[in-house]
Amino acid sequence: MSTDGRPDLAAMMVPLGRALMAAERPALDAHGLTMWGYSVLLGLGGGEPVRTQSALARDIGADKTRIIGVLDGLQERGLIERAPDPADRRVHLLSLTAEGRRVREAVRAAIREREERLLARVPAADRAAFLRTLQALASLPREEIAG
Amino acid sequence: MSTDGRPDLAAMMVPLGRALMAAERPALDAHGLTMWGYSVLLGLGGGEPVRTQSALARDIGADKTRIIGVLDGLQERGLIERAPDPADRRVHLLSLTAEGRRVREAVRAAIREREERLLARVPAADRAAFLRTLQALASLPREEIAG
DNA sequence: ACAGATGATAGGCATCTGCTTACGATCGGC
DNA sequence: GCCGATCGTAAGCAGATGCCTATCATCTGT
Repeated sequence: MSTDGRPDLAAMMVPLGRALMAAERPALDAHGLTMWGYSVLLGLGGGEPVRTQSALARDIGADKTRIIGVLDGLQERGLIERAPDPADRRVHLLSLTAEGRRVREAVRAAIREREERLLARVPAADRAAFLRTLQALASLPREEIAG
Repeated sequence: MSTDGRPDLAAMMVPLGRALMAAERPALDAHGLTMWGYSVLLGLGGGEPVRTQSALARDIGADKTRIIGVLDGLQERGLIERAPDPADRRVHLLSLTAEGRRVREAVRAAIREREERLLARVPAADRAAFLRTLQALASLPREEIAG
């Protein structure tokens, strides 16, 4: 009865996302990172040099109380720094160390290379539109997706 | 240093998939279905009228031992049927009942309608390429994604 | 100065998920 | 007719996740 036989978006997106995550794992393992650890490195890599832990957690979609252990691990390994904020002694300002930036870029490059190999299977004509659209949808606030 | 500033595919795909799943929940709840239940109805809706439980589990990416409870629930509600296979008395042949087909289509329509509203935000020029590519990637065997 | 809000942290809980084992019934190849 | 493999089922385990509470330190508005 449907005019259009495609599967539900989520039915395609979720398993594909799982598969992509699984494909990333070797690259993460090679650097001793968990998915959340990598997520934190990505979250700290953006423009602003420092963030508070709550803001970071909100950004990467993690629970405020659950990234603490992740941050502990990353700090122990010297990938991030927790500095006291002179302006507000409650918060810890987070930033990547040079080593953190290095690891982040190494993992990122490995993942990106694998992705490019996958995207090579997609007709060049569709690729840009696909990435553009995916990026647009992914950056929509969730309320707009929930409708 | 990257020539291209887009986020990792998985970093876009996974949260987007989660958001889409969350958006589907009201439609599922309205019919008393879980995600797995709906998954089963979708898996049974395809061309072949009957399937074995293991084959179904494999298809929808579920654990063989974990969909049993789901199937029990769906059967109790009269949405699916488990019929003995005369040719192989070990297996249960699964099929949708008329009611199952009805519920499946109702949920599907609700979900599809929400999705179309979301896709309406995407430039028409990109939409077809996006869906085509997503479908192509989603139907790749996982080994090809793992590389 | 005081009350209420916010940040980091610890701890626990209920749930889900993937995985493994075990068991009885049955099929298939030899 | 026997042995190994397959199917459905039950049960359990380890890990991850979201959520909630409590605590202490600190900030902010009044």
